Amino acid sequence: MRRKLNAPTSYDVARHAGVSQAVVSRAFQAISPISATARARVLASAATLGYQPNAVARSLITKRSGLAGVLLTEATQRDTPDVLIMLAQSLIDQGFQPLLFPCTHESAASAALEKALSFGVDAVVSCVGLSLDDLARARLRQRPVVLFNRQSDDPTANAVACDHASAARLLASRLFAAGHRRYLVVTGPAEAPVSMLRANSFLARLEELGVENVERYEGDYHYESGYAAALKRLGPARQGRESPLPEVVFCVNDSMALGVLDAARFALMLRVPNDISVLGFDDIPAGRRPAYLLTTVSQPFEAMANAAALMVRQGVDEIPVAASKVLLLGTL
Amino acid sequence: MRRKLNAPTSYDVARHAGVSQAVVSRAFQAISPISATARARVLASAATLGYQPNAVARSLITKRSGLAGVLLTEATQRDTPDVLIMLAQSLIDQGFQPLLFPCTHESAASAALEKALSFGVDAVVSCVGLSLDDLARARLRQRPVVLFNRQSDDPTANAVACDHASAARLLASRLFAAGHRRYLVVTGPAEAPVSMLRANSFLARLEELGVENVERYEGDYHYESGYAAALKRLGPARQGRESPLPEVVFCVNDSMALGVLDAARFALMLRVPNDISVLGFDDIPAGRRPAYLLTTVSQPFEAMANAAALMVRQGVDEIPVAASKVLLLGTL
DNA sequence: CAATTAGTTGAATTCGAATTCAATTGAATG
DNA sequence: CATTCAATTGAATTCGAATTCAACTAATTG
Repeated sequence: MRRKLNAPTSYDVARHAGVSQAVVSRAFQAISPISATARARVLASAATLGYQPNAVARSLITKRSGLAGVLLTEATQRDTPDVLIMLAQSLIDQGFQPLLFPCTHESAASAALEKALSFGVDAVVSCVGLSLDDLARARLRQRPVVLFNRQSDDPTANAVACDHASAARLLASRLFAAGHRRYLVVTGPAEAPVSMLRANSFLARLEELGVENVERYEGDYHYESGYAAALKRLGPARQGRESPLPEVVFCVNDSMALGVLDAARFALMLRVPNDISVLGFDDIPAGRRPAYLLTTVSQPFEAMANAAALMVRQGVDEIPVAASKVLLLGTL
Repeated sequence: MRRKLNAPTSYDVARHAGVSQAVVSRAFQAISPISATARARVLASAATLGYQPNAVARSLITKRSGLAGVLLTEATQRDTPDVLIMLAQSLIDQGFQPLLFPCTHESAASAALEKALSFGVDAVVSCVGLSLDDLARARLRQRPVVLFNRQSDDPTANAVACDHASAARLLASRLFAAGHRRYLVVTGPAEAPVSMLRANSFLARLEELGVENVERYEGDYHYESGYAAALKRLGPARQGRESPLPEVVFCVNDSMALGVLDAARFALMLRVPNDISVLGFDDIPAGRRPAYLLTTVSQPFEAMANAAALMVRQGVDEIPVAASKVLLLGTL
C-alpha cells in the first residue's frame, strides 16, 4: 500500500472543505457566483492540500490555453536574438506564455504552425512567412496570427513590421545627398523577402535619383558572406575591371556589414570611412562597439514586440483592430 | 445557420472513415492494436478533414503535456542567446516543446517554477538558481528539473554545467607557464555564482603557483563595465600607484573582455597583446571576428544542451541516470 | 470440424475543471 | 405572513482523446 502520489484534484479539495467540486472551481475564478465564506474555506483547504488547478483540464473546457506559439527562423535566432527575448517578454506582459517553434527552413513553417495549433495555442506570432493556406487554416480555427517582419499576400493578415522600404529609401536619399554616386549592394539570399525589400527599395530610390546599374552581390546574411563580398568586389580581383571602386557598400544586414568592414580594414587595408563607407541594417549590439561603430538602420524591436503582443491579445479577445501596422525607424 | 467552426475531432474522423473513435485514436499511435488497412483509412480521412489530435485532451488523459519549461535569466538571454536556441532545438529533438519563462531577477525563479508547473510542463530546465525548497516541490509533483550551468545545494539534483572551475584553473596554469606574473581579474556581480566560480578558481590556481594578492575589479557582466574596469585599472587614474600595469586581464565573460579590449586599444592606446593580454570566457561570436580575435574559453553549449535535453527525457521516462553531469571545454 | 489462439474492434469509462440548470436558501417587500 | 427576488449551491454534463475490456473475426492447431 502506497501513498497517493498524484497531485490533489478539485474533488479532493471539495471533500476537504465540505463543498461540491463546482464550488472549488468557482473559488479559483475572479468573478463567479460564490459566497465569500465559501471561497475562503476552499482557498484554505487548497492551501493545506497544496492544490493548484490543473491547467490542462481547464484549457480543455475553456478552449484557452494561455499559450502563444512563436514561430522562429534560424536567421531570426542568429542575427537578432533580442527579438525573441522582447517578444517573449511582451507576450508575457499580455498574459501569454511563449511556446517556441523554431523552423530550420522556411519550408517548415507550415508544419510548425500545424504543430502549434495542435498544442492548443491561443494565438501565433510568426517570424516565418506563412502561405495564404496556412493563414486560412488558422483563421478557420479562430486562432489569430500575427506576422512579425514578414510580408503576406493576404492584405487582411495581422502584421507588425519594420518599414524596411521607407528606411532603405531614406538611406539612399541621404547617401546621394552626401554626394555618393558609386554603390555596391550586398543582399541576402534571393528567396528572402525582407532582404529583397531592403535592397530593391534602396536601388529604386537610387534610380529615381539617376543612379543606375548599381552593382549587386548576393550574400546569405552571414558575416562570412560579407567578408567574401568585400574580397571579391573591392579586392585585387577587381584589378583590370573597368569601373572604379564603390564609395559606399550597403549591406541588407549588419552581420554582413561587419564582414565587409573587417575584410576592408584587415585584408584589403582600406580605410573606413575614408576610402569606403559601409552601411548596415539591424543595429546589432556588436556593431555599436568602438571597434566597429557601424552606421546602420535600427529596427524598433521593442515597439514591434509590444505591438505584436497587443495584437495577439486583441485578436484573442476578439477586439476589432486595424489590421496591418507598420512602424518606422531611426537611422543612426 | 453557420458552418461548423471548431476543429474536427476524432469523432468526426471516425464517422468519415466509418470506424469508431477508438480506432482513430489508435491510428495516431505508433504501437497499438490496429490493422494496417484501418490505419490507412483513418489517416486518409484525417488528411481530408484536416484533423490533428488535440494535444490538450491527449495530455489530460496521458498526463504528459509534451512541454518543457525553460527558466531563463536576463544574463543568459543577453550574453549567450545561443544557449536558448540550442536548448530549444535539443528539447524538440527529444520530443518536448520549449515553454519560456524569463526571469528578470534571480528572485523571480521560484514564482516562475510554480507557474511552469501549473502549465503542466513535463519537466523544467532552469538557467536560474533554484532553492532546495523549489527542487523539493518539483520532485513532489514528479517533475524532473535540470539545472543548466547552475550550482545547487542539493547534491542529488540533476545538473548540466560547463566545468568552469577546471577551465579557469587550466587557463591560469597556461598563463603562468607563459611567464605572466601580474594579473587583473574582472569579475561579475558578487551574487553571481558562476562568476565567482570562474574567478576564484583562476585565483586559487595562481595562488598555488605562488602568485598572490591579485587585483580584482567587480563588473556586472556588461561590456560597459569591462570598459570602465580598463579605464580605472589600466588608465591614467593608475598613475602614482605603486604597482606596474598588469600583463594579463582575465574577464569572467566575453562581453566585459571586449569592453576591456576596446578601452585598452581606443581609449588608452595600448597595444594588444603586446602591452597587455585580454582573456575572456564564453566564446561569443563577436569575439571571433578579426576586429577582436579574443582569446577565450568556449563553453560546449551544444553538448550541454543535448545533455540537458537527454536528462529531461530520461527523467520524464523515469529512466535512472547518474545525477550530476559536468562537461569540460576547450581553450582557444 | 471443433477448439484454441492471436489480432481487431467498438462501447463505455476516464482524465480534471468549468459550466449549465434546477433547487435551495435567505432577504426584502407588500 | 405570503410572495417575490437575488444570491448560492450541487448534480450532471461537457471538452476530446486514450484506454479498458468484452466481443468478435480469422487463422492455426489437434
